[in-house]
Amino acid sequence: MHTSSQIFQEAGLKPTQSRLEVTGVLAQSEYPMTHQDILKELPESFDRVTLYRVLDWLLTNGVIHRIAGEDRTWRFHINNSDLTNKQTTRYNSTPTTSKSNKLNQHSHAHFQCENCGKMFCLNDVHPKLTNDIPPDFVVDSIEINIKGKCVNCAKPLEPLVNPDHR
Amino acid sequence: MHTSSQIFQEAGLKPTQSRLEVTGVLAQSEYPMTHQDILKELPESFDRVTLYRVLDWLLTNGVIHRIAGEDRTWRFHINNSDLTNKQTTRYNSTPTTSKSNKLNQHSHAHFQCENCGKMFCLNDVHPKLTNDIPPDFVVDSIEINIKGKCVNCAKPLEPLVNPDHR
DNA sequence: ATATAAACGCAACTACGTTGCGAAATATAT
DNA sequence: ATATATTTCGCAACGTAGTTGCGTTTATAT
Repeated sequence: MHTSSQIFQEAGLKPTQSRLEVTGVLAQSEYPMTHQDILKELPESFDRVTLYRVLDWLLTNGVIHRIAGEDRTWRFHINNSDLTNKQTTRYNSTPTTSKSNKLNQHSHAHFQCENCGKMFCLNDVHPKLTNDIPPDFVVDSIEINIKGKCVNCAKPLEPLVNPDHR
Repeated sequence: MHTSSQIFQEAGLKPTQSRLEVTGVLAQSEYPMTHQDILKELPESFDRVTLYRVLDWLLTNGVIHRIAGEDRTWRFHINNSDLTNKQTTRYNSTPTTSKSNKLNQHSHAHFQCENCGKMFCLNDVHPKLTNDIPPDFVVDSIEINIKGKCVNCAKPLEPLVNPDHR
């Protein structure tokens, strides 16, 4: 087991205090978190703009991915892929400006509960590429968003309504 | 061929001036439009809040569907299904508060161009998943968002950059 | 014709995210 | 080690999409 710091170093990514803190928070959550969710887990003093920028940076470097929820806010989740053997960016290289990174090809499906608002990564559910997509359209990524009721809320009794994730 | 007004009447939906105007605009567009896009096609005097409310109403009554784009804004598109033989709501019935309506089961895929921002409905592309969604999760709808380059922008020369749809 | 309900128009407001810019921290060169 | 350049950080102000409250207008029911 490596620390976030070590993983960053080995991957050639500059680990700052902020980046490590945010990565730590995201690494511990099994479901995608909103900006707010994350901020709540960070020290009071953590600047919200810095968080936006760190998330941006983690995105472009393939450490995390984000999903658009039904409520028009992004949710962020750590990538389970190992960075070390794929990342080529160096400390002093200019990072790509594009937010689509090479690692983020792992496009699995996401599920958002219509009751409690929580989002889940369905790591095993992948889109099957159909050849129905019109030619001349170049596909970069396929996103699957499933809506319905999650394990907790599907139960007939005492649905879990969590206002934190609305 | 029916007019929007006739279709609404037959479906038991109250057609107001605003609703007909908005429906008219949406019916003429082959791609999903943002709130801004639509507003631009309406008379100057048309109130933006009214537009939001009309869109809401069209949604709950299954006349249109909406898709979340990469830019956190909704895009609206008319449903190709015929309303007349499916809609049961009456003038004086209380409409369902939920925005998931019965007609909107037609979940086809959507494609958003990363270059010009335009969104396309791929009516023939339907969700296909590699694996089964975990039991205990109740699925209401599956949304597929494909990102890449559209017909126009995939061409090597003179990519079509339309700032209106960014 | 009068009462009731739905739709509309306007202003103010909320939430998420972005931009600009100076200060602090970190890296690079001499 | 010191000076210079680059990156990151923190704060304030801004932008945009969408919402809420409320009074007015329009449509429907008796």
